Amino acid sequence: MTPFQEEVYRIVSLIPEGRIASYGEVAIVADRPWAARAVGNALRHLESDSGVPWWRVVSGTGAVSTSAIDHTAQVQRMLLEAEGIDFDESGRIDWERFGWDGSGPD
DNA sequence: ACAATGACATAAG
DNA sequence: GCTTATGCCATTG
Repeated sequence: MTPFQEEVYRIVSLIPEGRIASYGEVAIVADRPWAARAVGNALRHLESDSGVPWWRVVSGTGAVSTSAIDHTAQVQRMLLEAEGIDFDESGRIDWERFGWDGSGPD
């Protein structure tokens, strides 16, 4: 397990329910403003039972990209809808409504 | 250490 | 608004 993964897991784990954060946001909080790809790479190693709400992490456009093996974008969308996230006709999320402030769960 | 890859982001057409 | 091209970071061979 790499330190960066632990960092990403920690940040993603503190995303409140019913909210979403972009890879860029997570990267910024991880002290790597332009490491969005690295963030996704870290999450790529994640598993379904990793205890990390990876599904609350989406692209900057609000569209999911998940290409993992154990789960797909379809599953992620289902999970987000279960959290209360609403998708538009374009299959994207209202960043202004569900966008994570970067603050804690509370 | 170098080259290639990957759940991205931003700029240009 | 969508597609193509370039840049960035971390991990792996």
